[in-house]
Amino acid sequence: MSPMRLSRFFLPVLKQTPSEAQITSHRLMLRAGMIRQEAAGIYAWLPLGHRVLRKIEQIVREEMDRAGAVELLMPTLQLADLWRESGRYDAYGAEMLRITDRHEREMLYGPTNEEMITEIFRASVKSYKQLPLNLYHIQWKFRDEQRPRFGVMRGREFLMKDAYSFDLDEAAGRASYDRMFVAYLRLFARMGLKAVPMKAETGPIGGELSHEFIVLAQTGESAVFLDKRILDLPIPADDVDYRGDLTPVIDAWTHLYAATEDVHDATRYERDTAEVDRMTARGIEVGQVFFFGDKYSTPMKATVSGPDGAERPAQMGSYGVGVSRLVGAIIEASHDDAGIIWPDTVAPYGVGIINLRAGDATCDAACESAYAALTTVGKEPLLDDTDERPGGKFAAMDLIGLPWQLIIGPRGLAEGMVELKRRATGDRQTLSLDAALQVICG
RNA sequence: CGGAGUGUGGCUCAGUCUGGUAGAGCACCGCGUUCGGGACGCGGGGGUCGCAGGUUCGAAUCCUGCCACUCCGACCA
Repeated sequence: MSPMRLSRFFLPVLKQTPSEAQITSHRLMLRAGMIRQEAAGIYAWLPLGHRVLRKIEQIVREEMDRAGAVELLMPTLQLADLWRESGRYDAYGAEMLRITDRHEREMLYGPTNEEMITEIFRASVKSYKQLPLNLYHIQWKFRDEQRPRFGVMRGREFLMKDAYSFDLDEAAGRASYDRMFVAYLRLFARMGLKAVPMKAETGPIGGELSHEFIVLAQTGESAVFLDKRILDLPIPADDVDYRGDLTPVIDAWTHLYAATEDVHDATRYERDTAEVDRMTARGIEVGQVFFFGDKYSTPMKATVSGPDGAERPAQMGSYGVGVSRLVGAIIEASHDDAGIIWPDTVAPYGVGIINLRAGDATCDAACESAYAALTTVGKEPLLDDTDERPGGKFAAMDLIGLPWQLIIGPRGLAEGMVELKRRATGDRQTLSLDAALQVICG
């Protein structure tokens, strides 16, 4: 993505916290000019927030592709008749936003896409030779929550990555589930999060096998109980063999106790987990994986021929990641009193260059030189070239949380020096511009 | 869906009880002094007080209805 000069950007930061914001991430997203609420649970993503959303989306995309999933894009609006095939049109209830078009056709704004992907699958896939198949998209969803809250963490409109796997039999379906499980471990870790898979109830999606991926944070919606050794397990490397047997990885991550309060079994917990390893915390759900077999393929007649020529319903799973919720979850997990602290991988810009005296020829020249150099190496600098006062620039830069701050002013330049600050630690060093660029580039 | 609140300029809020020319701080515009962690002075612009109806000589303020948003709880891939 491109670099930016703040004088040309749109970054409406707020000094005061809007009164509707209760939790940290919501407050910081509003103050940092990332979002603006347009209705209850519905937000406009302003440029800074939009960039973070795109960064997260890209990490999700890369890990899904690596795990063998194939991207497509389904519409937000769906026909009611499709949902009548699975029986969920009546079952889903008031959370579904129902719409009637000018021809009086009943439609809905999709809360999820099992029906539609099953329809797409059955139209084209007839043979086991085309399996396994995993199709995913990253698309806006709408669920008419009774009580939206916590900003983008529980909005009504939200961006979700949803993947759907199709296999010939249950064993192959479990292998598809395992691939997504491993992909999820990797993608959350790449965003700087410790996401713990926990055994979960399946809810309206159905099926009997499901895990939620939970980020530990004080403001989490649900209480969780876990064996804290799970937090130290190694994340599968980027050369993980998705065509091989992943069950050892899954076993390592699922044999230690971890459960949300809804499914918590105190007896088992106390039996299986030594007292020193027990940990109670709160968590934010950022993803969930399901294997539900033929729950949709049978009623919707999505069948494939096996090697024996007999038709059988596809074995399916679905896999969701709350992309927009992750923006809030990452902030909940990474901030301080001054503002957001973005992990490098999802930061909207890599380096904030602060020109302490915009208009001063020497400062301007040094900043432009740094801006050009950082742009060339792909560090995506944001140059504060406005004529605000230094204090305001420092505060705003801390608030928006870019990983590095390159501070360039007349006092330092007189000695041939600039200041480099690491946002996460607050560490500062005074050094030459060239040396600073070296440090930033690692 | 039960309960409790709040709607006054972009933001935070006062004014409503007790009706009488719509306010403050921040932000914004101009000028000047400033300038390394949210400066100061002077001047200026911006609000059908959520909407509709009613009472009244007169309504941000009283009455009725509606709408929106927030919080607590229940619910929640």
